[in-house]
Amino acid sequence: MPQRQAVAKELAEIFKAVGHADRIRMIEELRHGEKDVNSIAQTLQLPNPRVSQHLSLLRALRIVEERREGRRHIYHLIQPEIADWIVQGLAFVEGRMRALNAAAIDDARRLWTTPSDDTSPAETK
Amino acid sequence: MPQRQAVAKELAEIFKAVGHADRIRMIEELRHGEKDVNSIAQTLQLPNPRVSQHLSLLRALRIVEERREGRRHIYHLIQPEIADWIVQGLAFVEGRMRALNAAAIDDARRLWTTPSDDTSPAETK
DNA sequence: CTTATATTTTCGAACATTCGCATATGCGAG
DNA sequence: CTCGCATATGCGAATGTTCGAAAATATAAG
Repeated sequence: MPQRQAVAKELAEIFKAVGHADRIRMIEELRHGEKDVNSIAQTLQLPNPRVSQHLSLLRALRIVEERREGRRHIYHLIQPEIADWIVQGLAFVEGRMRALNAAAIDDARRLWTTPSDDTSPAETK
Repeated sequence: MPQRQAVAKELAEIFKAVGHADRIRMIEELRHGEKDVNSIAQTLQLPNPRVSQHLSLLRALRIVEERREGRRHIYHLIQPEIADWIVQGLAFVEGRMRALNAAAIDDARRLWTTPSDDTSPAETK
């Protein structure tokens, strides 16, 4: 029954998609609502085209969706639970990071799990 | 506060580690208990050295641990919950696969979540 | 010591991803 | 139509990953 293998392959695609620090941060950014490309690029301090490229990957994998409003392309998570799922992954990071910097994890967990945190007052226009 | 970025990077490492179909299948194999390299290689139909290589990656990331018994290297998941976590990832695969083969997912979920399923009566003792 | 078995390590080639930069597209304003 | 802004796309270079085959290590047995 090689179907399991097919599922494992698809699943691996998802994991790979989330296997990039910037993409994780982008998902984290979108956790509290939709944002346009420029806003994400600015908050994350990344060149604009790269953000766009990452987003198109996430879009291809049906992790985010695009909505256009004028000339802005506004993205949002299709399934916000994916962010919760990522937070759960923190459990496995814990052990490794503890050696280096224990507080970082707790900070991250707090930032990612509290509902009313907002790092984006950066409405650029 | 670049700590979040550091955590995202570590987290990405974990995701990348699990972002490979064979490694997912290996974790799945180890879900029901420890196994030696040869047994995994046989069940998964993979060349022996590759299994070893994947295992060393997973070991480096503290996902599996090794125990030696005679000439066998027996591996087991350090945190079995990681397997549960992977199963949760299936939720995000669902939509994509549905088009191709809906049953595959259900099968996979069943195989991965039932506690006493065993697809490998081929105990190579 | 020699042989057989189990696993790991090494190495180069094939392949995939990420990056930065330049250019293209889409859209609204004038 | 032309300009300027927001985003996307294309492309080559740098970098990272996976692969198969060969060689190295370790352990047990004779």
